[in-house]
Amino acid sequence: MPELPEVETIKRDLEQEVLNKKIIGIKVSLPRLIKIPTVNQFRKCLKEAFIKMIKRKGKYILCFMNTGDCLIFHLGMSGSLLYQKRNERVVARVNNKHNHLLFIFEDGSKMIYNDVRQFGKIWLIKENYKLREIESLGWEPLEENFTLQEFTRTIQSKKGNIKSLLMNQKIIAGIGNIYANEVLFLAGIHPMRKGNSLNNNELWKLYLSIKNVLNNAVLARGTTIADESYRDLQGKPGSYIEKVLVYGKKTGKCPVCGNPLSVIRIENRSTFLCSSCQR
DNA sequence: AAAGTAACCTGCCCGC
DNA sequence: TGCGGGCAGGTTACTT
Repeated sequence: MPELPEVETIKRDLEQEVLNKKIIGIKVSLPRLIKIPTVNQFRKCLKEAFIKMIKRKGKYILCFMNTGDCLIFHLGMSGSLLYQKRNERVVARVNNKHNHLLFIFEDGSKMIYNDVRQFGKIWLIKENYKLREIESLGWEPLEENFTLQEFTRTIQSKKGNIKSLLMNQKIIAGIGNIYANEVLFLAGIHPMRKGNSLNNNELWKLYLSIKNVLNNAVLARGTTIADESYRDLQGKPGSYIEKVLVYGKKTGKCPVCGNPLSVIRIENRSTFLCSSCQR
């Protein structure tokens, strides 16, 4: 799915387009996506409301409404939020058949939730309600309170393999399969290393790699790995794919030493690495 | 208690 | 050309 950089890009774009626009119409065509409350309640509570502030937590987008409610999106594996002005069509290769939720604003513009695989989730809760999925999230890797000291302490106390730890949203929020692969390659660390086996120097390299990869991916507006994958709010692809060093390169060569890359499976996810550079 | 597996979905790609 | 298997950015629930 959209990992942290993709979700952050969508969040920033939304802030430019939908803040303070009154919702005058709501169409729900896949009720199953809405986890809380019922579809009828959802529509009733959002009608005539507007978004006054947007935040991102991990891979979640939180829209704080003027009504005191909070509208939350998780884009799952293939979800997109798309925006179109009145009489404007979403360009891009996005199949309308997977449009599941539509908001129409007062000025005639629209926000569409599109999701091929339907793994996304949407909630509408009171803004002070503690949603378990949000409450259990770990460190925000781009925030200042995520320090090398905290990172070191957290990882050195864990026995699991480092790739699973990086992807565990309860430990660090926002890293998925693409960026976990990239971060570990950049840090020169083998994905199967145990958390508690990493020394201070390795954790320092890993910490810098997390910040580096995520910040650069945000600057590139995310990673689009195929025509039908991630799109921003305007339906455009992200360009970090040009910077990707190992993810998806089944037959590729290591950009550092030139040896063939390996693919292994960790927690049933493809894991790309250079077995001579990553130890 | 940690680690593996199935489940939720649709679509693409590859081999036969 | 068609069919089956495997795989895809994620997360949770249920097994071992």
